[in-house]
Amino acid sequence: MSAEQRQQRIAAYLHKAEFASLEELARHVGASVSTVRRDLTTLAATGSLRRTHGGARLIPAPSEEFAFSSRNTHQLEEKDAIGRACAELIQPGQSIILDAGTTIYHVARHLEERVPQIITNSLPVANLFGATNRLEVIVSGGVIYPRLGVLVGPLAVEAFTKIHADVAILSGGGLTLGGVSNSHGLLIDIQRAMIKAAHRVIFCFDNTKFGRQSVLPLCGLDCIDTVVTDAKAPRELVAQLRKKNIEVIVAR
Amino acid sequence: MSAEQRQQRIAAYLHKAEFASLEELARHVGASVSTVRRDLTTLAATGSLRRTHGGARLIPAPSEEFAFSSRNTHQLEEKDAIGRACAELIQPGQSIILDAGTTIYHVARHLEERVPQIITNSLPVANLFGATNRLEVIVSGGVIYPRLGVLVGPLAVEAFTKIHADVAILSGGGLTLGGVSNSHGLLIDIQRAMIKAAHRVIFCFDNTKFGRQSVLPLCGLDCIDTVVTDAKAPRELVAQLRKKNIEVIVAR
DNA sequence: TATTTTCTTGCAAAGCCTTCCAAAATCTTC
DNA sequence: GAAGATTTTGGAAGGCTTTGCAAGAAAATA
Repeated sequence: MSAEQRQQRIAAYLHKAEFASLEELARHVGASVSTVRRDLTTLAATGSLRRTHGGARLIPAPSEEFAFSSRNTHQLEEKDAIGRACAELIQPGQSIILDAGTTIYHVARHLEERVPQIITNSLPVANLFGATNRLEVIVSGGVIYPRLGVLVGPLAVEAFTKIHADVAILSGGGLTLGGVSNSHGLLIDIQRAMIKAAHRVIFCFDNTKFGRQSVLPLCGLDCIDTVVTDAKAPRELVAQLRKKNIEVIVAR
Repeated sequence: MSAEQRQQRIAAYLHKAEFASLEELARHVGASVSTVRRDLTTLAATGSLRRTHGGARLIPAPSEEFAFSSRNTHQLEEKDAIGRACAELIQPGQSIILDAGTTIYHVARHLEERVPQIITNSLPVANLFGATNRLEVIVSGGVIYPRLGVLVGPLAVEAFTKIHADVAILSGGGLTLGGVSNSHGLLIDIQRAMIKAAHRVIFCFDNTKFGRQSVLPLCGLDCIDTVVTDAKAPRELVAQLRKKNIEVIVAR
């Protein structure tokens, strides 16, 4: 049997079985485990299935959710740790502005029972809290920025210029000693309004954002009160931030 | 069995059981309690369930968060028929204001490929379109009214007073010859703003709303251009509406 | 506070993955 | 058709991940 033929049979088998172990597949196509392993690597590279430990899995049907929501995101452990650490900074009873983005989504998940009121332009965050009535969620208006479920545009900016909150929790595309940068002008307008609206500004960055510079500048370091990051953040940059009087929390 | 497979089975089990203890899960997937514990931690980090002491609890899936979404609703056949009929009234290219509520959600589902732009205060509707970028969705701001996922309050009213659209599609709690009524003042404020903002006003009522009167009056019959209903609507009332120069579409 | 249950942490065993190598199969070239 | 080069295959060694267990810490219960 040719290689292609074998890979096709593997794909077909998985299509019925959802999961399959290496041995299972090896038996099914009559080849060694090593060969199946190689086949799976190629198949995974072309995107027709996903490798797992000990086997392979069918690609999950394209869900209609937003690009992240929860699973399916890089640096998951780190972001979850950042989320927890950031939530612990919040005093009970404070009102919070929450930015959009995957990192902040993880903050939101740890925030539920601490605060009475949050203000956000992120649909995933709104959905997270919308069904419960434990806390009040104010959603800024705006146009949905498709894949991410962020509300952008003048309506969104306006909403934040009218509001005041104790804390704003944001993230960005990159952090250097020159300040914070982000990828899209639409987002930046809103984030600037958020910063102005809040008494205390907390930025969350996973380690991959350190030292990186994104397309457009958002604000200087002087706008930031606190940075929350994970244990893999470069020590030197952390030290330099502290020297500039920024509180840096390293989540672990 | 691979780790992912096991985690999926845990998630599936919880989907039926709401709660489950560690031992229960361990027995069900044939792994040790330690392993299940670790699995639960990962699953909780992705947000698919919530850890509790001694077990885990289900988190409602995003599509089912709000009280209705699509299934789990009375008069499903009728509402779907109304939704399709109402969507057919829309000319390609028109901009649409969509009210919240289960009936209108069904309209939205049939609207996707007809219009370039919709404006809504319903989170379920926003979620429905938010992940695609086929059409522009403008979300009014506001406070989330918990169970239904409607955005209410001054921010929402204001958003609709600034906007203009070709068509507004609304529903209400009751329809009599005296006009339309609804259950909540917060909703009524917004609906009035929607009516003012649109050139043409379409109301969708399933048959149970005919002849009923809800708590608060919303508007008179003179505000309505078109009513869409289902085949079980009382003929007499339909006839009387037509006599008053209202276009009545009966979906079947 | 005392007691039980559950959680965390560390560790050793088992299983899986990567890497490398030699044999087999296939393709080139003459 | 034959010799050599190339690719594919199956297997083995070593490293990494996962798993189950046990002991101490923390939390819930009474």
